[in-house]
Amino acid sequence: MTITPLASRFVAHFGEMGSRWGINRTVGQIYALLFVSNKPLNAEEIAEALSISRSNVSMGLKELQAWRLVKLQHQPGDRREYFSAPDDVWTIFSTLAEERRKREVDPTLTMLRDALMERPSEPGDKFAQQRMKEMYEFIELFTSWFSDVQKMEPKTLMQLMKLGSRVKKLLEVKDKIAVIAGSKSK
Amino acid sequence: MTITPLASRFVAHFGEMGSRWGINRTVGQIYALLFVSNKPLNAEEIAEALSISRSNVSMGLKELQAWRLVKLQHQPGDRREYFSAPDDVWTIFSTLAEERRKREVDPTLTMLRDALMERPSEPGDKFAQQRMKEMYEFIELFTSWFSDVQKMEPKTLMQLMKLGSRVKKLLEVKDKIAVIAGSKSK
DNA sequence: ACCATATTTCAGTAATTACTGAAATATCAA
DNA sequence: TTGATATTTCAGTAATTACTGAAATATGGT
Repeated sequence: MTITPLASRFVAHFGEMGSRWGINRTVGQIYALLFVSNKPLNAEEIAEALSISRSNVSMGLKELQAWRLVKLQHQPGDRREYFSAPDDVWTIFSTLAEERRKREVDPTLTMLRDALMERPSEPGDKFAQQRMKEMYEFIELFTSWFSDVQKMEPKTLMQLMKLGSRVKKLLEVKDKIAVIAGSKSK
Repeated sequence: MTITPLASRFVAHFGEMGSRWGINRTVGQIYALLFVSNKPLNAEEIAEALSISRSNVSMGLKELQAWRLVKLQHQPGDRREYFSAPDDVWTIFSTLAEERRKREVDPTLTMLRDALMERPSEPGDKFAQQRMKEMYEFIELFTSWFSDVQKMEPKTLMQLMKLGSRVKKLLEVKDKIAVIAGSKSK
């Protein structure tokens, strides 16, 4: 298994980027390789393409599986495991976001909730709790919005993203309609 | 400068989180400390509160300044530099996103653009380029949407986030109006 | 059950990143 | 300009994280 210069640049770039995001370099490289590969690859092929040890690939793939970022499949008459990245970029992004939420955002919310439950005994704590509350509410709003977005069909989502800040107009129209209809919505 | 048990837990948590995001632990801690502090702090106070060396604080603050995440100010009659975190959580998030875009997303887009310009010489390259194109378009759409969102007033933004996936209804209404008005918008 | 081969684990080592203390530099006030 | 104090730099070291090769384990076909 060899790698073209074009793919090589892509792979190297994502190796670098990975390390900036707390993902180890080889994991980033493995994923990038799978992403641009036109067919599923087995561990041996990955190791050769990236010039890393077989065991390193094993660990990297384990990590990617834990993140639900790779699909594992089998080829008929071959007992080796073949891996590929999902076809859809939005799926990839969405999975990544969901996993990070589980691993980082949820524990943060728990920590904040616990901290907010406590009676502010020492002087500065009242202020600190106020700040934590702001952060808590922001994260809450943001994550529940994102989970809503995740449920939307990609088509609706595209529409919304393309609308960009012109969505403001639409919200104004909505409010007018609400007023006319005598709705309590504000 | 001492730190209450409540603040201490918050600080420790963001130290941990930082390292998962490619931000070094002490930088995360410094920022967390400034975030919950009711007054600006100088480097010495930070070093004492976190039990780290003065030079480490200096490097951490430099890093945070490079990210535009801290405000530097002076107290009358005191030549030491005092630091604080912005008041508004949305501002913090927004700044962080913007910096990451500059440092990571923009270089990625450049790399992808360059790769897409090249003639696919080797076999797999055509497929690889197709994949890179998908990624390019996704990132483009997403970042330009985000920069639109950044321009919106927080109030409009809140409204939109609270609307969540019910925005779909609104988009449908919009399309109907467009049809009635004979607009070419789709 | 056995063998061939695929995969994982893990202890040791390599590489990277973080941190410190000391020295150098900068800054402000007298 | 000098001195007191604040800040930065940086070489050396500590701590952490990544990687390898060898051994252990798992798997599927005969």
